[in-house]
Amino acid sequence: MSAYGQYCPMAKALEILGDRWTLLIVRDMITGTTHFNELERGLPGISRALLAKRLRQLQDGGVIQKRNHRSGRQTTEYHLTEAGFALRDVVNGLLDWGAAWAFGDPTPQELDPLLLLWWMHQRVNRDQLADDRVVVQFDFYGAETGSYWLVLTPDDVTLCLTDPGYELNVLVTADLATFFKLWLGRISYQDAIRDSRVLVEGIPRHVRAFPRWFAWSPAAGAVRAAQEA
Amino acid sequence: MSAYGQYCPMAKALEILGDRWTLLIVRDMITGTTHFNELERGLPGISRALLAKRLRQLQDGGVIQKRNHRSGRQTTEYHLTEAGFALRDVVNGLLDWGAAWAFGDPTPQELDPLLLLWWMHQRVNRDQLADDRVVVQFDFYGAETGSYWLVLTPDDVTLCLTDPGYELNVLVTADLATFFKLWLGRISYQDAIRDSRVLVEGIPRHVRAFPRWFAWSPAAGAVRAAQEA
DNA sequence: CAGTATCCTATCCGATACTG
DNA sequence: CAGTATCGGATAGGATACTG
Repeated sequence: MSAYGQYCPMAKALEILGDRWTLLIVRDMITGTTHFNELERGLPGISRALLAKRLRQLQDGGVIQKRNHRSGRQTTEYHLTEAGFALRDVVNGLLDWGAAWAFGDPTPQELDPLLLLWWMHQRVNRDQLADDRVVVQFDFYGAETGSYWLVLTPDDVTLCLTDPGYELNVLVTADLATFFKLWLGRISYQDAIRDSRVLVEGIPRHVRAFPRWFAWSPAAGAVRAAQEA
Repeated sequence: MSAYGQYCPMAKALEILGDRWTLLIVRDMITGTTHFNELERGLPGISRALLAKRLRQLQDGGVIQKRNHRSGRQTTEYHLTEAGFALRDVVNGLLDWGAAWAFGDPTPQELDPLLLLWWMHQRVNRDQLADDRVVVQFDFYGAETGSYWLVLTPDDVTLCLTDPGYELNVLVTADLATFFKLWLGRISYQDAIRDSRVLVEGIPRHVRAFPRWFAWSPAAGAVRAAQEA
């Protein structure tokens, strides 16, 4: 019984969208995610069973469509319908409100480096990559400590939890909370570098190009706008 | 554990707003509801315990404020904060999306005449009431059958489940589903009257004035806009 | 009017394993 | 890759009754 029993457009909308995780799934799909395992990676804490259930509910609600390719090895893609794309306003509304009224510095529980790197690897400006291949190592410290690697080529971006072995081009050393705030637009790249809270090392050409390799968080604009107001 | 653990403005917004009933409470407060029992009446199916909990969560989230008047007999009012008023965009976004993509004819479960009358009594244009007192009787038929009364004065609107005894001024006879659709803007008053699906009787002056006594549903505009598109 | 208190059930989550 | 199956523990939610 997830229905409200009210003949009201908002109640009907919430019957489709109001369950836990559902609007975060839509958020990820609006930014281009199409695969089950990608969605799962972007939603740490959701169980695979529950994600499958939510995707079924979104299909039933007419928000997404399931498409199967190749009948042999399963390859399923989920795509937004026209109704799903129309949720952009709702998603942006929540993003803007959250940025203005519910967003502070990250809590320790929110400092998940793997989620941050997962987001980053999805937001690489491939057209900004001049070289054949760039290897970036991230050394985080603070509450969580660890090293992660991104291997960037114009065709492909790979996230590694162990040293991929290639020659390193850029080394980023940063407090994890600070880098999260940078990613979300709460502090500027210039400030982070100037205060030495984020250190980017490598040959000057790569160091200069580094900030342009990423599109940064889709929410960064809303966060900056909220801070200026 | 209602947190998502994501450092993202939308996830943070949904940690405050994403629970069942919460955004419907905000919807009702945006349209002017301030009292606990009024909220409960507008949300059939919610338990008093859960409503109290949600109101506490909305306070903790900075969306509403609780104000106590008179220490003797308890009189509490809930008011939106600035952050709460800022949710108007989110609420309207969901309303518009619901009207466009999730709103059809009412299901039998949604035909609650008491909720309809509760909504109507909240949306009376008191400045349109010329007389001292107008008594309107609603006779519904269809899935649910029953009679209800509204007693309208410029100072006060009362909803009665039994004949209030005063002289009747207007008698409305209608199929409940049809009157719901009229209330929500899915059909026009002219069409409903012309097709005799809604019958309004009384002295001509009252009958002519009747449709102006109500502001109709706050969602009617969105529903009409969605139907034209 | 404005809530608590209590009990019970449905759902969710986390882990683990398995399938085509 | 894309799920389903199962199981146990933890909450969330609903029904009902009671209070200052």
